Amino acid sequence: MAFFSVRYSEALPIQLILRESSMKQQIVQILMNVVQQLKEEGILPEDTNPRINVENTRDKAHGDLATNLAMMLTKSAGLPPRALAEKIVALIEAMADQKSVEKVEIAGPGFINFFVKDDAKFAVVETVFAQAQDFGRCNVGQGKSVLVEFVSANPTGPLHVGHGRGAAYGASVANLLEVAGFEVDKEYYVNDAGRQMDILATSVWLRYLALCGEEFTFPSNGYKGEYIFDISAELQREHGETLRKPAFEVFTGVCADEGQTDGDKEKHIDDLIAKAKNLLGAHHYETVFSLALNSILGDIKEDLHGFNVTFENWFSERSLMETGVIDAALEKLQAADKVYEKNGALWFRSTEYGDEKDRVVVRDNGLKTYFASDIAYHFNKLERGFDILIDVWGSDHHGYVPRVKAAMQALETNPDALEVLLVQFAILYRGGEKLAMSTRSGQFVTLRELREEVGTDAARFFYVQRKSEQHMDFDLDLAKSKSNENPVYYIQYAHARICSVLAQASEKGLALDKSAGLAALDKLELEQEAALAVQLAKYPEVIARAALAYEPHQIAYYLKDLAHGLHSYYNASQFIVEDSAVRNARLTLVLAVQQVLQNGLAILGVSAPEKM
RNA sequence: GCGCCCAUAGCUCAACUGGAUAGAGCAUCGCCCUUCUAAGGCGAGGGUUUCAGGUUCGAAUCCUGAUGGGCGCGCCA
Repeated sequence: MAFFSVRYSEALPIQLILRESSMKQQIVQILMNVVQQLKEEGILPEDTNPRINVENTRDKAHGDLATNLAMMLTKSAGLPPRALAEKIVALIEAMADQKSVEKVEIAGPGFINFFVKDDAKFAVVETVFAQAQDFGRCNVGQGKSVLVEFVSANPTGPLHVGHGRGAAYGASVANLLEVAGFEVDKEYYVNDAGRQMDILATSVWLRYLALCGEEFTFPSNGYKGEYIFDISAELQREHGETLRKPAFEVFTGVCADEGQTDGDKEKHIDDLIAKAKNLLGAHHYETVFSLALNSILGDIKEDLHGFNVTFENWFSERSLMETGVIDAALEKLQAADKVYEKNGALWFRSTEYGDEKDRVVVRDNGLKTYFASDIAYHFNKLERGFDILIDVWGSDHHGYVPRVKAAMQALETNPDALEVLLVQFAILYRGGEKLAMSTRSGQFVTLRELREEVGTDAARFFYVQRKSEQHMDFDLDLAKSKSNENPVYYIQYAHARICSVLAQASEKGLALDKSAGLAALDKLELEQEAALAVQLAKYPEVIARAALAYEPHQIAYYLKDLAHGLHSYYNASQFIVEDSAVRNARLTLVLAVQQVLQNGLAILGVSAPEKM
């Protein structure tokens, strides 16, 4: 389907964006020269232009890096893979400058394996220090501006755990893109217009009336959560009884509620909204409305702040209406003949762009639909000059993607500028039991409860350790367990351990001398040390790959691996030893690990504690 | 009914986007604390990658079909 088009990222081969100093980049360079020579020798046709693929080996027996080049070119060269591989290796060995390669081997079906010299492996330690918190940054983003819109929950109640995953994911993706060289803005779209908000305002007002002493039955379709009472109480504190109206007056002429004769809960609440507006008058209604909105929005902001999630912009849907952006967008569609009237409503011809059916933008009662706002909103985003738009949505909205892209096309903007990232809902478990969640009844676990129960660090980490489109089981008991079962602490513990070791070295008067350590890196001979260095060198590549795929979970896995490397090293050898060269070298290596742990955890919004 | 997403060890999930013997954690079993934090380490067992075909040097990954699960198909937001 055209809508799920090629990702922006796929155009960029990963090797080309890595730092030139990386070992992998050096090998790529060598292989590019080899291909050139093979062409000159007539072994390869002039027009072959292979994507050079150098990967990290999984098995130490296969060296450090490997390429499948010989197998890929076997057809165009007309040679069996291993025969071609031998030619390639011969060319490599004839080359002058590869001091960092220990040896090259052909293995298996035709892989060419590179063994890297130790000093080349440990060179990364110096790079880590030189770049410090910037280690891992790359320029795959090329300074392109991105607007990441996420959470955007309706301000009709507190955030629940379903929003939590979107918040954690969106924030991590934004951090990731920033590190990968994009100019990133984070935005929350506030649905502060529309019927749901009127229901909220009316619910607050009715609870307020009850507080004032009025007696009536609360509408079945009103918002019933506890927080409504709090807002009503605030309303009463600030305005006393000035907004009070007698209940009989409010309810006369209102359609019966569900459960009563001729009852209709939708009609009932709509009539009550009309009554509220009528009896209060525009000014007082606005007072109730904005108090409700600001109260909930304030709560959401505070909640997200505690979750380590911040936004540059809180974009108001109402502002779209007030500034005429929606009308302008609709007029533009009209001028292009992309809308038509039918049954008293205005329809957008989204089928022209592959959508299943045309969509209503203005209802027969004259009200614009949510979709109309969304068309205008996305148009506005592009008008603000962003190169790339990222929307993080709950996967239940996936059917909505084609129509938004259709609208972008109709407005003559590039639909591929929009990347919709879908997030599956998390299913919560406690004590092995699935927690039933129902927004309607107000029976849901809020994000705030989750934060209080498991803590921000664990919650942030748990949410992003899975691919976003994967269904996820969120085990509350596991997340809050401060034990070896919890992967968050495993990583944080590695960081704290390093801090502790460095502190103890200082206490013993053996504080790390970094330059001495860097000079003595050749003293590092343990396999755990080489493994750690290789792991450190992988970090920039992990960032680039994760950013281009919008997959922060790759960072989570990387950090688990790095932490494992550290713990393994810790158990295998003593860092604070007599020999000062060895000691400084080891502490230096470990300090570099500390830096990378910090950098990675920062992307995930998880703290790096010095003590645990 | 149509569309989208998903299916990998007993459980929860990875797999560098088509590469070598599919890897981690938990759970199970066996070791390692008078040594810088055992919230740790080392090792063992555990797999026809849901099933059936296809594409090629090579498939968990791509294509087709089947099965099972989630979601969507409003002049709601």
